[in-house]
Amino acid sequence: MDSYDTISDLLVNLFNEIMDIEEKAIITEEFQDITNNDMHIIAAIGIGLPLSMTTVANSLSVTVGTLTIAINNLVKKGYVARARSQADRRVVLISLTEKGRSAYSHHEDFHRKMVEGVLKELSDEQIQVLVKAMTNLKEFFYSYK
Amino acid sequence: MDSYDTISDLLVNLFNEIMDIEEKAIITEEFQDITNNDMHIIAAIGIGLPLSMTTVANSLSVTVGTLTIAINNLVKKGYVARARSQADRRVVLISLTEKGRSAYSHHEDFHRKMVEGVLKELSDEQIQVLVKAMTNLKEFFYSYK
DNA sequence: CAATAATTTTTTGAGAGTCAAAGTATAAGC
DNA sequence: GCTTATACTTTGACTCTCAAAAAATTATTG
Repeated sequence: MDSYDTISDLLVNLFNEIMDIEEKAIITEEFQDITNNDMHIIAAIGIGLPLSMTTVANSLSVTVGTLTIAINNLVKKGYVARARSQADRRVVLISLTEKGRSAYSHHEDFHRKMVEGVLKELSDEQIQVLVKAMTNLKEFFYSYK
Repeated sequence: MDSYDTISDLLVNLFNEIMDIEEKAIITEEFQDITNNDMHIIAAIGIGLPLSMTTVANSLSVTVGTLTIAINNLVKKGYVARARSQADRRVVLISLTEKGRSAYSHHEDFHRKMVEGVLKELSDEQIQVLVKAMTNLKEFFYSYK
């Protein structure tokens, strides 16, 4: 099998399986009541200042109506807090509760370990090659956008 | 921004967007009536001998019931043909129609161009580095499985 | 060889995720 | 103050998914 086929296999299989594997890795005993989708919403809300529904919906590329339904569940489960903006009472500001922040950290840990897993045993020079290849991939995808 | 952050950004953003971008790239004017999911089923059926429902469902890691529903649509839309096996009349053999084969080629083209996009401007030595990094990533994910 | 068990697929019922469009509440502009 | 715009929620419909029940066929076995 030549390099072309190896890369092709790795790309296609990784992409097809990545979501499932990530879900299994992230949705542990401690966070059994949330889905992979919920975790991505938690990651998008983040641990900074509260964000509006529109802001988070845009960053996730879903409609605000879709986000409303997901946030209903996350509020019910105690991961997210809803609050009306004082400055503009049309705006709903969402933020993570303590439980939400804990899930956020769990997700971040996974990402950090993932990057460490990729970079292990690679020299600085080799890492630059990897950045180049991934940038190529990103550009390829964006050229189709 | 150091290499760690660059890799982290590329990995996380690519994974989050890859499915959407692939969908936009593959579901063109010519193949407007199918979803990304449909295309993965078409890829799994392939252009070889007809395959049973169970075989295809296993290769996609979905239940046979789920596949039945998807195949109903693909047959209705003219991409897939259903036929009872002569040898064992319980078995349903599915294969691609001409239209299905055309969609399959379109999908294959995309994958080929994707790999070319990644490998362009990389030397053989650099490609080996990429293989190493992607193998690390694969192993990282599988260690969580 | 007839009754029972196993296999393959389809159907059904339910839940999550999604969008578009309609509805509600508040803010901004004239 | 009316009208228009904005932010969000609700509703209805669709896809994807699974588990479990049902249907058809094949295999086993007593």
